[in-house]
This record gives sequence, structure tokens and C-alpha cells, in this order.
Amino acid sequence: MALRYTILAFLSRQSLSGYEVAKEFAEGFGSCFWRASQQQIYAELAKLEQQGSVTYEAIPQPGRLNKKIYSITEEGLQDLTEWLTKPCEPAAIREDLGVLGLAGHLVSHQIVIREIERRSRLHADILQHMNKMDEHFAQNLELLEIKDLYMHLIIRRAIRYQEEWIAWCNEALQAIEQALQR
Amino acid sequence: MALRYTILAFLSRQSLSGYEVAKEFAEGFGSCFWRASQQQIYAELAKLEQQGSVTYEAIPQPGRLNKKIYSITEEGLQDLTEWLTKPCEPAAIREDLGVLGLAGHLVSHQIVIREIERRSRLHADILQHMNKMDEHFAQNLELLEIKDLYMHLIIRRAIRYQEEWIAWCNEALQAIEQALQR
DNA sequence: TTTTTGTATTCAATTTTTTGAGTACAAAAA
DNA sequence: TTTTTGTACTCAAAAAATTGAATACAAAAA
Repeated sequence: MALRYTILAFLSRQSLSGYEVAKEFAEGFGSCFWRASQQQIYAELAKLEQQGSVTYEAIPQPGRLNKKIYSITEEGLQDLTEWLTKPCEPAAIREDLGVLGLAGHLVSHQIVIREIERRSRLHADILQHMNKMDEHFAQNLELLEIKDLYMHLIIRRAIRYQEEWIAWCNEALQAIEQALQR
Repeated sequence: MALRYTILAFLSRQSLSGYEVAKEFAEGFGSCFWRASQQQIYAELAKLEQQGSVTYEAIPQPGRLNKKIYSITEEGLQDLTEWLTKPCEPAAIREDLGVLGLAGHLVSHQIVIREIERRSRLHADILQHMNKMDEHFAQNLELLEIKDLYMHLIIRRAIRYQEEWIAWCNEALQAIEQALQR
């Protein structure tokens, strides 16, 4: 279960409130790597706090609910490090679109084409977002400290992933069109 | 929830026993696209049967438990078609290895390198398997009926996915080595 | 001025997934 | 001949994820 460790990893970079962790998932790393709902995140943070892997400092906000700034503890750091050290297995692709490959013959090719075109556009949007995320790192690649180099590499993974999707969409569209002409 | 529809999609191609569906997941499409345990599959088939999306014919096996051959029904076909027609969203990458990008600085670079090298090998193995799956389709691409063309395209997706992983692993290893030399 | 957006968190029910067994027998391999 | 592998299915508990609310207020936009 990587949600726990993803949260710990965020907190190993900087202390964050639950809301900010959720934002990381929604906009940063998580937007294309790992998704989690706010509820999941708050629940996990509470569990981590109970187990002593994180602590929080309650920041009283004038006229509002307290903001809890979570920080990783020694135990949390150790837990995370241990997990990172273990080998991990590749994940399944788990794409709904894959089912179209199994049963696409049940719907008209227009629908298949429309869906692939739509996907291509979606990935182009995400790609743009990822490229923006990478900008700062890619510009001074030579001076990056290790922490940022790894971040750059993982963003690169996301970028290549999106590019690959777009390339496949093109390949697929071309193949379908060619088949239709016969 | 695509498990349900993935099973329906398998059954839309041919009738299968629960065991054979599980094998599809373990070795075929599912090995790299969608994973599901036997228990999940049997449970889902039972649910689908209750709902009338599939039926089964019990094949008495001499001296064994009955084998249940599941077939998709009209309702199942309609349900699946409806689902295929709706647009679907890209999935998150959900790779444990991604966490290394967030917190790789906590472990030695040997561990990071070892893990990336390991990944590269794993993906090469899966790639080989996928290429074998595609062989039959790729050979007579010109004569494929639509059903098989789509299957080919989705296998191509899996192939490109593995190739992309391997390419990224190489890029990452090179970047890390270069950084270490400074 | 009212509505929307953004910050910030919590609760609860349901569904899905994972984990770990257990049953039963045939065929092939050691 | 004993063990392993493959076929074939079932049960149950625990963990994780999803869905849908609800609360509370500030700031900006309409």
C-alpha cells in the first residue's frame, strides 16, 4: 500500500497540512502518479499520527478551524526508508480503455476513434502540465542536488508516459483508418 | 469499476470457465493490463450471473467438481456496450517506484540504481511475453478482422508501455551516473 | 450583494481489493 | 511411489478506496 508511503515521502521533503498534502495529490505528483481523495488522506494522516510516524503542530487560525501542520518523525523516516529499500513490483496498467481492445468490435468504429482522439487530447493536456512542473528542474540539470534530480527523473517518467500514450493513439488511429479503407 | 466489464469483454469473445477467465487475467491481457485474483473473479462471475449478465452451463466432470462454462447474455452484451460507449478517464500511474522519486534521497544511490536496473529487467521479460502474444496478429496485419485488429492494438499498447519503461530506466541510470561523477 | 472559489477538516456507508486459507482430484515428473 | 503441477472452485476476514455528505469561514468574482 503506497498511499501511506507517498504521504510520508511528501512529508520527508517538507512539513505540510492535510490540505496541502491533498493538493500535492491533486496537482503535483499525484495528478498523474497516484490519486487519493481528501478523505483518504486525512484518514491516513490520522492513522500515521496514531502510529507515531508523523506529528502535527496545530496552528490556530483566527476565526477558523485549526490548521494541522504534519511533520515526519524519526520512526516515520525509518519506516519509509525501509520500504524504499525493498524491491517493488511493476503495477498493472489498469486502464479502462484497455477493455476497448477486448470488446471494441461491439461498438462502432466511430466511437472507438472518437475515444482514442479524446484520449490523445487529454494526454496532451497532462503532458503540458508535467512539462511545466519539470521546467525549473530541466533548466539547470547540471546543478541539481540529488533530491531534485530524482524529482526530475520521476517527472520525466510522467512526461514520457504521456508522450507514449499520444504516440500510441496516433498509431492506433492510423491502423484503424487503414483497415477501414480496405 | 472495470473488473466487471473486463470479464464481460472476455466472455464477449468466447465462453469461458471461471478458471479460464482467471488464466486470461494471469497470463493474457490481465498479466500486464488488469490483475485480479481468482477469488475476485469467481465472486464477480457469481454477481454477474445473479444479475443476468452471464449464464453458465454446468459441465459434469467425471469424478470432479462441475466446470461452469460462462457465456455472456443479451443483457450482459448491452451492459458492456453501454459502458464501452461512455468516455473514460486516464488512470493514474500508481507505481510504487514513483515514491523513489519523491524520497530517493533517503536511501543510498546504490539502492536506487539496483532497483531501476531490476525494473528494467522485469519490463524486458514482460515485453518478450507481450511480443509473443502479438506475433500471430502482427504477422498478418493486413488480413485481420476488426476484433483482432483491436486486440493487436491493445497488445501494442502494452508493448510500447514496456519499451517506454526500459527507455526511461536507461535515461534515469545515465543521469544518476552522470550526477555521481560530479 | 449574492454566488462561487479556495482553505481546512470530519464522518459514515458501501464497494472493491487483498490476503490467506481450504477442498478435491488428475496427470506428469522426480 | 511420492511430490509437484495443473485444473476447478469456495469461504471469510481485513484493508483500502470510493461515494456522498456536512461544517465553517474568507476572499474574490459576478
